[in-house]
Amino acid sequence: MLLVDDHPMVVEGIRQMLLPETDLRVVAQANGGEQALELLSAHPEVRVVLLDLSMPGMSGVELARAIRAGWAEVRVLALSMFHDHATVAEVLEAGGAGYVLKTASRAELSTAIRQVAAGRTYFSQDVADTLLQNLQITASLETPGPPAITRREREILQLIAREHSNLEIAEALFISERTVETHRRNLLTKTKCKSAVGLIQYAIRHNLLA
Amino acid sequence: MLLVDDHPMVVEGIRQMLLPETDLRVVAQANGGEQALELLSAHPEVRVVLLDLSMPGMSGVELARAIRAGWAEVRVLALSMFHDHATVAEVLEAGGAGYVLKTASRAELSTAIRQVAAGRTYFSQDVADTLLQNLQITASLETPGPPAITRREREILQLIAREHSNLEIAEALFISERTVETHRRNLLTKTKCKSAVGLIQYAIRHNLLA
DNA sequence: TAAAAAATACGTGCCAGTACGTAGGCCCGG
DNA sequence: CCGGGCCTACGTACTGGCACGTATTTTTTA
Repeated sequence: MLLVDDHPMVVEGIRQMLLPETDLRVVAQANGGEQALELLSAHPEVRVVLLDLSMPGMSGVELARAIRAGWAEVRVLALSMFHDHATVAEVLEAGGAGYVLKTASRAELSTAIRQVAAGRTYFSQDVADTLLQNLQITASLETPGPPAITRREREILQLIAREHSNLEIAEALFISERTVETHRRNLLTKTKCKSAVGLIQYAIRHNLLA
Repeated sequence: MLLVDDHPMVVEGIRQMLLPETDLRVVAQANGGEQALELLSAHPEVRVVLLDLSMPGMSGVELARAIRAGWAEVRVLALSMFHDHATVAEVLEAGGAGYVLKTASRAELSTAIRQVAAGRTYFSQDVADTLLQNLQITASLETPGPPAITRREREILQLIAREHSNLEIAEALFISERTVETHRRNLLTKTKCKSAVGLIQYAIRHNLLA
């Protein structure tokens, strides 16, 4: 397997934790996305990539996508400190086969790797809970309708976050101020927020700000 | 020294990285603040505590304060993924003797520990940069005045973030709506924001929301 | 204890944001 | 071809936030 993390301490820790597991061999380790791809080319025998999500430069999710695109048979196991909806969903979309929190013990980590290597999936308990919540949300929304933020709405949201007034936003996007107001109202309705204050937090929680 | 981190992988990694450094002995390791304090009582020979800032339950900063209060001779070396102004400043106020990023190499880590153990301080390059920026800000503000957010202002900010109106905030804090407006105005001035929208982002960037 | 900072409070006035209603043009999929 | 989602757009009305000025009391700090 290939180990990708920009923290030497974590890399060393995982290496050490896996030493007793003689069937799991750490073939190589990388400190960034680009290096990981190079190593993947040089080591065709790699079957599992254990990668940290938060890395400078190419993010873990981007790397996951790149791996999926170029090495379809390689299984990606995500490693992260967080388990928020947006991130977990991104990893799944990127084709991740599993998601382990950094609080995982040696036992959990090795189990996860074996599961993933065997073609199955693995998710830490908290991550699984997040997934279930997502499913419930998705399910409960089958009846009324999924409040998905559209492209245009996201644009407006980003400009709101930069403290622009409706008029400024209108001029920036070459549309009428009335239109901006409408988008704004729709955003408030969809997010169930009372004002722009809540909107900003929604945007941040869902990673909608570039 | 005592090692405090809720991530087994990191603990194991640091242990392993320090093994070759025969003069640095890891006496014990804890997964949370409470456990760390117990271990500190049981191991009076501990001179340095290397602690992660992000832990469930008692935060790293709280633990640092507790250590400073009860074991004045023990030196605290903070370990963190981030180096934002607010966090670094908090650690310093809490009496931290150093601040190392998790991206640190084995060499940097051992240097940091030796420095701190010897009564000196150590800060990773990026952290030092942050500190310098802070100093420059502080220095440049000696003329006009340092815009520090007060306790009361922080309370109001948190309620604003929860989408409460001025009137609601006033009722919640048993003060006049006018007073809330004044605090709000002062916050806008201090943060150089145009509206509550910017305020929220300021609050999030500076970790002012519980 | 005196000076400085923080918290409290009021008034006046403007405008941006919000609520609510309505509607036409566009494009996609059934 | 038509329904539905999206983007576009207008009008009316209300109100909460914000600007600007001023001032007293309490707490902290020097």
